[in-house]
Amino acid sequence: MAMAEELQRYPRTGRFLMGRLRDAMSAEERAEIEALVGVERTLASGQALVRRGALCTASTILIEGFAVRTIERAGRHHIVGIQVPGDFVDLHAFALKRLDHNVIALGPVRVGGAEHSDLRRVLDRLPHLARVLWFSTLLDAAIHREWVLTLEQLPAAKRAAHVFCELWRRLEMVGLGEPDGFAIPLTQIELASMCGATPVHMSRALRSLRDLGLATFRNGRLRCPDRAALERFCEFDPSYLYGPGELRIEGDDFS
Amino acid sequence: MAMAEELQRYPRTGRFLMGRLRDAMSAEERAEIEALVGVERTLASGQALVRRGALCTASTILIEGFAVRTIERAGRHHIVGIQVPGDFVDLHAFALKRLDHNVIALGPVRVGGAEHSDLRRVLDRLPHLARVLWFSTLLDAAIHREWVLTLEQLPAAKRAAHVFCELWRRLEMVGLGEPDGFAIPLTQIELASMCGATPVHMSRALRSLRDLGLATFRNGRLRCPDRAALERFCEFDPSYLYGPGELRIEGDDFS
DNA sequence: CGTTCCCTTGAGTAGTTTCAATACTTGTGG
DNA sequence: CCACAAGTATTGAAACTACTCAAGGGAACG
Repeated sequence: MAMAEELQRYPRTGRFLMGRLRDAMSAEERAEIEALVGVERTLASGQALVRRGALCTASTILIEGFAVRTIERAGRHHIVGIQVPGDFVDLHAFALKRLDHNVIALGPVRVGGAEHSDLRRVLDRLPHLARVLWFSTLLDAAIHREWVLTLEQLPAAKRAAHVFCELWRRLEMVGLGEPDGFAIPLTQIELASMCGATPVHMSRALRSLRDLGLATFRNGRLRCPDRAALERFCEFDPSYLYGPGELRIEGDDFS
Repeated sequence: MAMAEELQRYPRTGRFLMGRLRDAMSAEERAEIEALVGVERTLASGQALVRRGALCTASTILIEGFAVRTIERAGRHHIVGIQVPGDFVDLHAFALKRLDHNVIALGPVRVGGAEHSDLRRVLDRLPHLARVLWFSTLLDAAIHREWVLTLEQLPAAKRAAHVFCELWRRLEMVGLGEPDGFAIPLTQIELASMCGATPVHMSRALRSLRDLGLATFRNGRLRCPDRAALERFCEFDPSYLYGPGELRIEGDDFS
C-alpha cells in the first residue's frame, strides 16, 4: 500500500497532509520537510508540547499519538481542538510566534521539531512549499469553523457523533482508520470538554448513541456498525476536511 | 492621528492589520498590498462576496462595511464568523482555492479584489510579506478557537456579551471604536445565530444585559456604560486578538 | 487490598426551545 | 396621508435539554 511506502521513505513526516495536498508536493518538497524535522522527542500523556504565551522558535509535528488544543478559563482547561498523527500541530507558531492556547499530549506521543530559522530558509527558497504549509494551517481553521457550527446547532449526542465522524475520516486519511471504527485515547471527560457538555451528560449522550445502535465508545475505541447512519444522524458533511471530493484541488491545479 | 494619515496614504488597505502586525510591515510592503488591490466593488446587504465551493482566483479585502461567514446545514445558514473593515476576508482562498463556507455582506459593503496571480508574484518575491499575510489568516483561526471556547462554556447572555467585547476591540483596532460602544448592522436574529441560540432567547438574553446595566444593543448600536464590567461579566480576555499585549510580537521581533 | 480515576444512574434545578400571540419598525402603494 | 405587508422585537407558558449534587460500581495500579 502507498501509505507504508511513504512512511518508509519519510518516517517522520510521511503522514503529513496524506489524503489532502500531499500529492501536490514534489519529491523534493517532501524530502525538505523530512529533513527539517530534526530532534525527536517522546512525551508522556498530559505533558505540554507548547504552552500558551511561550515564545516559539521551533514547530512540532506529531509523528505518533494524539494531542489536544486547550484554553484555560476560570481555572479550567477546555479543549478547542484535537490533532492526529501527521499534523504539524503548532506550525502556526512560525507566523504567530506566541500561541493563544496550549497543546497537550493525549496519551504518549512521539514528535519531531523543526527550527523556525531552518523553516524560514527553506520556505523563502520554495514558495510553493510555503503555500502548502499555509494550506495545512488553514485546514485547522476550517475544522474550527465546523466545530463552531456544531456547537451552535447540535445537541450533545449529535456533537459527540460529529466528533467521532470527523476523527474517523481524519484518521482514515493518514492510514489509521479501521473498517468499523478507530482507536484514540480519549476519556468521556475529554469528549465532554470538546462537546461543551458535562461528563455526566456525556455519559448519557453516549448511552443514547449505544441505544440507537449508532456507535459504542469504550476504552478509547469507537465501534460503529453503520457509518452512513452515524454520519446521517449528525448531518456530517466531510467536505470541510478538504479530502478527496468537491472542495479538493488535485495536484495539478494547486500551484 | 496616525489612522487618518494611514488611510489617506493607503485608501483601500490602510486598515489592514492595523493595531496588529501593521507596524511590522515596511512602507514598500504596504504599498505592494495597496497596489495589489485593484477593482473596487460595492455590494448590497445579503449579497455574497464568496460562495462555498466556488473556484477562487482572487481574494477580497473589506474596505468598508461588515461581512459574516456562514455555513449551510439542514437548509439554514449559520454564522460562524464575522469580519470588520480592514479584514482580508477570503485571503485563505489563495491557498485553499475553494472555501468551505460563504462570505455574505452584512449591510452595504465596499470591497477590493486582489488577483491570486498578482498575489503570487508579489509573495514569491517578498517572503516576509507572505508571512504577514499568513499571520492574518491565523488571526481568524485564533478567533474561531475563542468562539469554540465561548460556545462550549458560556450561557447565552455571556456569549452575546463576549461577541460585543470582541467586536468592540476589533473595531477599536481599526479606528472604528467609540468611547461608549460601537455601531454594526446586526439584528438579534444574526446575533442569535452567532451565539447558537434562538432569536427568542437572544431577545431575553439582551434584556438581561440591559437589566444588569451592562449593555444596550438597539438599532445596530452597542451602548455600554462600563466596559470593564462587561468584559468581566463574560470573562473576556483579548489576548487572542494579538493586539498590543502579552502575545503581541513587536515590529522588530517579527521577521 | 485499598486508592484513584473513570463511568453510570437518579433526582431536582437551571437554561433553552417551541409555539403562540402581540407590538414596533420601515417601506410601499393606494 | 393612510393602510398594509414584511421583517424585527418582545412576552408568556409548556416542554425539553443539560447541569448539579449525590451515591455507587468498575477497572487499573501500586
